[in-house]
Amino acid sequence: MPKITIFASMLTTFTEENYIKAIFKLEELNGKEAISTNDIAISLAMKPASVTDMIKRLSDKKIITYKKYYGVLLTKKGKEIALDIIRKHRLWEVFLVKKLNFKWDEVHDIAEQLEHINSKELVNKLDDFLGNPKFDPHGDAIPDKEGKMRYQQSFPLSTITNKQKVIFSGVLNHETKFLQYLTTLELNLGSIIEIESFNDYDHSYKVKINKKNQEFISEQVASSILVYSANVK
Amino acid sequence: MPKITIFASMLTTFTEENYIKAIFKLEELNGKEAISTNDIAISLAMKPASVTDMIKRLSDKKIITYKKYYGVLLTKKGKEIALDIIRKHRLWEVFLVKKLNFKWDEVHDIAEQLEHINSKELVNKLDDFLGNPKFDPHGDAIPDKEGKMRYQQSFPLSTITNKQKVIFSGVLNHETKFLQYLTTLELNLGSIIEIESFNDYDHSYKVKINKKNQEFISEQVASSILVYSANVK
DNA sequence: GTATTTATTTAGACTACCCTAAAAATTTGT
DNA sequence: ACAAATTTTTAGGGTAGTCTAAATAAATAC
Repeated sequence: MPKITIFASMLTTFTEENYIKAIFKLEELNGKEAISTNDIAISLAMKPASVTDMIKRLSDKKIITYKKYYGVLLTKKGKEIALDIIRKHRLWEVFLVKKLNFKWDEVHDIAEQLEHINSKELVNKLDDFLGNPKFDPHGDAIPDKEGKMRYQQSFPLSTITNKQKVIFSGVLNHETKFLQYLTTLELNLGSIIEIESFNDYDHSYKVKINKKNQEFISEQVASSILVYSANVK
Repeated sequence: MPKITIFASMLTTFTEENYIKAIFKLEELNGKEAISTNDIAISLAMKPASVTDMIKRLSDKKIITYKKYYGVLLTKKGKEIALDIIRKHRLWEVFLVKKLNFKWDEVHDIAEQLEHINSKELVNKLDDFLGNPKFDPHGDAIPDKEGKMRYQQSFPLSTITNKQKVIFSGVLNHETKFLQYLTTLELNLGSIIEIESFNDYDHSYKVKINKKNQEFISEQVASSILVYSANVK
């Protein structure tokens, strides 16, 4: 009797989902170009040979398009899966911070597990329970049921060099250490950053945060902080 | 360079946890006797040969004691793991029903996934968030951090044959169909069941539920309904 | 108490996922 | 444009977890 593999082939495993997410994030960074085997290997801390293996499986499942020695891109189906995982990840982060009182630097690893829980109703009910939030605790947009995200016209603080007032709206680095450092600066999503001076030599900033404390921000930190102009809204 | 396997051997995989849970539940039913390979195979819908395989791994990890051609029993460590999984399962069920408005017959499969999420912090914060509940939506006791459960002196409705007032406190059958049937009877945890008459021929009951609706309960159903006396408290 | 039936284990094989080493293709340097 | 360096793929192998078929142990029947 032949085994039925139709259903199994439609589901994505834990591991496959991690690949899909990694490819999605690399596509977001790289613009439109195909993603290389090596980049995927680096971002998942895996060997290129293993990546080639998985790439073939994902390609068979029509989740990515794959051209040998060139690279991969997510198909429509692949992007849908990626956005669904990201939606779950970010909703769970909101839950952990808003309802369970986790700090914003503690939630990533737990959300990494929760994002693989499979239940459409669960996600949608969680979304409603949280009041359909549009951004997660790190300022990243949360895709809705249809995978649509509200993009903020944010940019790294490091792209500004003139005196102005901006709002802190997200981070480009999710490492615990970095997030904890921001916490010591009393920098929270929505915090006001007033640029008082820009140092042309080392590209550092002197700023006032929340109209209270004066702080020093290095170029390294400024490049991982997303802001939008306080005037445009 | 030799691989370090100490850490890996201490963690339990998703699959191992399902075996541990199955063995725990069989031990609860069977009293003190060892659990047979076949019973495990049946309860997990797996082949006995596969069970033997896994049994050896769990035995190597000191999670169970295993005697060939005899059977297995959980060690202290194994029981701790089992109670931790059950704690997580039942807490998540409370969350799904109380916070996300799932019905009590919809939560089992989702909790089956959530129970494998690994984070002591998460479970304990969830426990606090829910107000440290002692029973899940099906009336099953929730183990605390130390694995202690508050056992109710409940018994199946089918063990009573005389007129008396009892409180509905749990079920022995978790099938969706069965739970939905109870819902149509307006039977919820804590509901009052007044036994008005017992039919000696087919062992069925005529009862009044919540002082309102008169219903008929078959022996089959009565044997899966747990109650305790309304007088003792 | 031996024969038959049933339960359990062993043996061998398959898939998913990972690895290393070597081969092949592509890109880079001059 | 061609040699060198880099990237990618292929080949072959390992572990976890599953299976079927055959062998062995235990339980049951008579």
